Amino acid sequence: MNNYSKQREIILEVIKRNRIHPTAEQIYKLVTKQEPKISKSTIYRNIGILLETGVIQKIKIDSGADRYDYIDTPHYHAICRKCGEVYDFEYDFNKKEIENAIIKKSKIEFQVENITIQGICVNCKSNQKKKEE
Amino acid sequence: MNNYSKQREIILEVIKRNRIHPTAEQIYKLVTKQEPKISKSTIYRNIGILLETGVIQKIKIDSGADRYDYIDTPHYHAICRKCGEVYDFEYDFNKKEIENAIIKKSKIEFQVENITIQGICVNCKSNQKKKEE
DNA sequence: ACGAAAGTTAGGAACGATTCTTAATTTTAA
DNA sequence: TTAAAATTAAGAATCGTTCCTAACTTTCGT
Repeated sequence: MNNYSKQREIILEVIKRNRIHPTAEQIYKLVTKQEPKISKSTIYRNIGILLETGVIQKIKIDSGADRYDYIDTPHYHAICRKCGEVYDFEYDFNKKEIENAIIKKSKIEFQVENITIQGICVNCKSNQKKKEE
Repeated sequence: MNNYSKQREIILEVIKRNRIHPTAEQIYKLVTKQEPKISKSTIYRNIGILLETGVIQKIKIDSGADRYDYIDTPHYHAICRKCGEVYDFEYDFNKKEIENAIIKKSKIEFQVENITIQGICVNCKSNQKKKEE
């Protein structure tokens, strides 16, 4: 399993070099510049392999296509529920404490791997206010 | 805008009374028991209105349909990336500190509204180990 | 270096979840 | 009571993603 493939290498390079939390569609368009005949199923299949091997991660947006991000230095994501923009940040969450809180409430042992913030960015918040006026 | 509708009332009641983080499909089936002729588009449209008015919230799962939850006493969700199960928990996150961390890294003012944990529950973790053996 | 086995590809069909369209019905407010 | 606004059921359409297939590549044992 997991033979070498030029396509997978290019896909990973594109994800590494475009830290814009791209969708599969955006990755497809970027990869196409180097590999014009690549098919979308190849994009999706390789994204799947990169996810499984823990090289990249998936980011779920309230509406619209999933985003992907290369996993390098540890960081978290804050996602605007209005515009879907993904903002990086670093923070020292106490995962052990959170795991204990989950046990306490839900009586299940749960291993915290990632934490995502949902909210609204200042751009969308000021637009919202204008609309209400 | 937002006239009274019996259908919307039933949909909200179903979400309030079935705290299983149901999908739209599950809500549809539950509502059907009381209102057999309701259509799926009515489910989706009213879910949208209940989301906009902040009465319920959407929970995004790694794979599979979105889940919904009534917003009552403040709590957070831990989602298993394998089975998609949603576990409730209570914790005192320091939202102000997180907001400052976002400003520091991404130079944008961001209002934290919700926090979601991704990880793996003990059931799926032990299955995973078995598979590797 | 050769051939078989395993893995990967492009292309497009199929799928599941959600949104959109429409004509009829219900609710609201004057 | 009636006109305007909101909502509905039903199903078509769309979007993002997964699946299928036959051809091509890579790997590995010899």
